[in-house]
Amino acid sequence: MGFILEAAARILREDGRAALTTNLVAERAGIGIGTLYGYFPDKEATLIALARRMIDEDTAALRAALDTDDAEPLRLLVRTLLNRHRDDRALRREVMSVHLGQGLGPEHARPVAEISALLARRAPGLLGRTPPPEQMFVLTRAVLGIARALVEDGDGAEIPPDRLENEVLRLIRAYLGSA
Amino acid sequence: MGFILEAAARILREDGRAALTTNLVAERAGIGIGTLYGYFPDKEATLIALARRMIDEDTAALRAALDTDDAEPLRLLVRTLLNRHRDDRALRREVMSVHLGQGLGPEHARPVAEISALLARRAPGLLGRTPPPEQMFVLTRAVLGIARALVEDGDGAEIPPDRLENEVLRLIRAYLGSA
Amino acid sequence: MGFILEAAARILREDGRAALTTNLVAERAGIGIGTLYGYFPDKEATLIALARRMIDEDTAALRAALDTDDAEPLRLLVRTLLNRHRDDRALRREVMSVHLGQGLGPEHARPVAEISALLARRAPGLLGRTPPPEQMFVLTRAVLGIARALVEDGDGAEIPPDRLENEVLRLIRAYLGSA
Amino acid sequence: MGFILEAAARILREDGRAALTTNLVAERAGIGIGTLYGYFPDKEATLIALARRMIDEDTAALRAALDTDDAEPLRLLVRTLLNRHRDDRALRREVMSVHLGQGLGPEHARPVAEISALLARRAPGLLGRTPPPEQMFVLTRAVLGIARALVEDGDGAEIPPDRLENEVLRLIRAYLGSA
DNA sequence: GATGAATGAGAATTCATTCAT
DNA sequence: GATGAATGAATTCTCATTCAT
Repeated sequence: MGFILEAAARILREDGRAALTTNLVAERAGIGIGTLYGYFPDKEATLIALARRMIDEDTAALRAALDTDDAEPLRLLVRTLLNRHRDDRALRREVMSVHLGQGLGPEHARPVAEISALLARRAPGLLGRTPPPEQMFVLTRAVLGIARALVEDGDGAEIPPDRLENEVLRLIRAYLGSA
Repeated sequence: MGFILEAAARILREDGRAALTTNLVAERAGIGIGTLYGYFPDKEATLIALARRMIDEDTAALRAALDTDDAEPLRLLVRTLLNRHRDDRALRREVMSVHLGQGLGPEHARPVAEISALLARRAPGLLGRTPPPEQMFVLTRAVLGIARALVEDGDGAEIPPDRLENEVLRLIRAYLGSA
Repeated sequence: MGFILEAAARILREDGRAALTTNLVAERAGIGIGTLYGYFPDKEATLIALARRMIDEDTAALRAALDTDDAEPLRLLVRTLLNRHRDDRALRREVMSVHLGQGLGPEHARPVAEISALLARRAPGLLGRTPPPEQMFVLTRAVLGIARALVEDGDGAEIPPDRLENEVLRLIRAYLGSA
Repeated sequence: MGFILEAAARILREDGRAALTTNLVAERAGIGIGTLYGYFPDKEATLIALARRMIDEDTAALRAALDTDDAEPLRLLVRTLLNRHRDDRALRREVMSVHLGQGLGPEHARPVAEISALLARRAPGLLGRTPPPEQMFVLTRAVLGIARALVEDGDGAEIPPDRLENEVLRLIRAYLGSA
């Protein structure tokens, strides 16, 4: 199944959403169109699976960063998140668009929310106790908003990565320290 | 032309993206399909116009808020932004999806960025001098990220509006005060 | 009315049949589309008028050639016919196609048939008495077939004009002399 | 694929060009519209294929005539050509019109040119040596012009077939003998 | 399980024509 | 008489999906 999503991702990346037809996905995946339907019940399911895979990869990357024994785990998380949003932007944009259209937007915040919760539990000192839900919401969505802005090709691309990283960290820390 | 976008918006809102066909837009707008094509060269153009209109309305609403002589202009802006993202979510979601897919994402940050710049100039004390570009970027995208999360139907809906408003304000002030 | 046909001809010549819409004809003719319908009842009528105009011009050109006091009237006629089919080929091709499709093909032979008859009457010696109808038919259509081949972009373009002219004359004379 | 062209031909013949829609072709061919597009990339391609088929049939018929061991091969060729242009005139007219409009006119002369060349090689005595290119051009286009006139519904229909045949033969022989 | 030819509902778009101004 | 915005019937073509092999 992975190779099918790979094929879909490649099409999205290289040819854009309009080119993403089930027939082309099958062809690029090297299987028959009928076979594709053995893996996914319909086109939408394929798209959703693709989006979920990207989200899962985000989660895995963040978790891996968290598991690294870094002196500044929060910084590493932020760096990881920003970097992932700098890579493969065309694909991420399309996937986000599709996902949004499908009403699955909330899932997109999952990796960040999940990892934040994990971080809060694992290193309570870092975030200063476990912040209440509304603070977690504000924090995760704020950071995610910044990461997304990198995807959407805005002015963010001009800001040097480490500078942006520093600012994001400052944002997080200032907010947490302002209780 | 406005009535055409109105019709398109209504369809998006009530019937979803799949129902948005040029024929239905024309019908709901009370005009012939040929007439529709007299106003917009193709379907995509209609969608883009719709998205731009929403952005323009955001800008106008924020500007109006800014022009109100409020004791706490920043708070009013935040409230306005959050409220707009709580209203008409289905439509906003579709429009955002379309816009993203069309690669016009950056435009979405425009209202907030523009108004922030305006605010910085008009009430320098509020933001503490005019923050440098990367701080403006971080701030606007962070706030926008929070607002968008409300659209995407997340957990944010459960947070009482004024509570969220307070948190967002705290985020902004903490960040600006942490230089 | 002439300026309308002029506009239609220009479109056919420069942009091809697919571009020939009534709206474009009106625009290029510098009149409103409604006005166009004051001159011609429908598109077909415009096309037919255009074809007839070309045929009439052919007739006029041939008649003018016949009226010239040339030592070899037959040669002059042939030359005129061939030359006209070498000019403005794109337009002539489209007009012939349209005309054929409209079932008005026979009209195309009119100029040649008419002038041939005229020639037979005016200079009986040249054609050797007035040939019977079937010979007139064979002769006119044969010559017309050669002229048309020049329009259709065939190998005929490579044959030097005066050489072709000589051959056509030889064809006519040989046929007429072989009774 | 043949059955699709058959269907298209039938429509052209019976209902005229205006009725030739892709949907009707599919329906008359007894296949789905999608299937039609599996055979031909678009409508134009179908039309071109149809025209080519008619030309190929002409070629085959002429070749068959040439292969018959007739005492007068030239006469048989002429007769075959003329007869083919007397049959199925409505269809031939439409096909010629389409073909002309598509700029593929030259192909129409192919059967006659090809067979003439063959004849010249096979029976040199008949045409008196192989005539030079410009004579071949004149001869083939002249004969073709006469044949086409039969399609275009002219006065030619009134001439008794064998009489016309004789005249055409006389034209050919006179021309070839006049060197 | 894999295949891919066949399907056809449905979508976007065009353009000849009308008619109120 | 001129105009051109409005019309909508009609057409081409796409593509997700099926199912017989």
